[in-house]
Amino acid sequence: MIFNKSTEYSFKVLSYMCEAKGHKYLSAGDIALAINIPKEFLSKILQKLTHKGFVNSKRGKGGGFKILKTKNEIAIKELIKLFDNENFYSKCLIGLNDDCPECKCSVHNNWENLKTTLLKSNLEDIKENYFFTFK
Amino acid sequence: MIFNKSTEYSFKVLSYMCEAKGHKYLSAGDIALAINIPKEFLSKILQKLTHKGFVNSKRGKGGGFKILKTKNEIAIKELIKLFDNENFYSKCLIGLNDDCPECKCSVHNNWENLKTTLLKSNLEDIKENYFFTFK
DNA sequence: TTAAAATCAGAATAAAAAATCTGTTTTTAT
DNA sequence: ATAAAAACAGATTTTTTATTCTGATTTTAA
Repeated sequence: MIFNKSTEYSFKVLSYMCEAKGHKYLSAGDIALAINIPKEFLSKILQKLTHKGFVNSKRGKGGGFKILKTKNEIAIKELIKLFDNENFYSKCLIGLNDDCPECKCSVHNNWENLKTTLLKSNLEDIKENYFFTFK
Repeated sequence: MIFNKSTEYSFKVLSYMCEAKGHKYLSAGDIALAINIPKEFLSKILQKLTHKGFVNSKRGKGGGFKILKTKNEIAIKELIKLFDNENFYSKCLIGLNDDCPECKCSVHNNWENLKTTLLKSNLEDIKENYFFTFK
C-alpha cells in the first residue's frame, strides 16, 4: 500500500524471527514457507538484513539466519530507509507535489502525524495487537 | 504515492479545468501540455470523467472538454472510487493485514484519521494552499 | 572425505502499471 | 463539400516492480 513489497516483507520476516523460540538458525526456505513469501525474494531481503546486522547468517548444512535484535530494537525508519525510499518522509502523500513540507492541503496534518508516529515506531509497536498471521 | 497515477492525474486535470477561465472547451492536447501529463493517458482519464458527468465532451473541430462542476462539488472519494481502488478505505496502510479495521498497530489511528479527512475532502480542500504548479 | 544443505550473487523472466500508437468516428470551420 | 481538428476505442509497447532461475561457493553432518 504505502511501502513496496520488500519493506512489507522485512516487517514480516523480522517479526516472525523475533517470535520464533530458541534463537536457532532458520533456513530461508523454512521461513519463506512459514510466512508465505517467495523463497528467492526472501533470500535477498535476508541478505540485506545480514549486511546491516539485523540477522546473522550461517552457511552450509544446518545453516540459516538468526535474529540478532529484539522487536523494540528494530526501528521502522531503518527498514524504510533500507528497503523503500531514502527520502520517504519528504514525499507527498497525494503524489502531486514535490515540496510536501510547504504543502497545506487537507490531509497534510494527518500525513505529518502519521510520519511522526512512523519515525518513533519500532517493530514491537507495529506488531503489537496487529493481527497478521504470517500467512 | 498512496494513489495510482490515474487518480493523481484526475486531481490535477480537474483542478486545472476548474481554474481555467471562460469555461470554454479545452482540447485534451492543450490540457496535457499545460499540466504535463501524457496526452493519450489524459484522454482516457477525461473519457471516464465524461461518462461520470464531471466534464462534458464535444467532438470535432473546436471541440474538447468543459468542466461541469466547481471544486467544492468534486468529492475526493468519488475520484478514488473511479480511478483507484473500490475498497481503498479498508486497505491496510502497512500492507500486511487484510483486516485493517481490526488492527491496532501504532499507525492505525493516524491512518483512520487520514481516511476520515479524505472522506470529507473535496477538490477545493486538496488544492487550497496546495502548491502544485501543474508542471 | 564427501554429499547435502545452505547462503550468495547476478541474470533472466513475469506481472503490473504507465504510456504510446494506430486507426476510426464525429463535428465544424472554411 | 471538404479538410482539419478533435474525441473515442482498442491494441501495443515501454517501464517499473516483483519474482524466479542458474550456478557458484561455503559449511558441516554423516
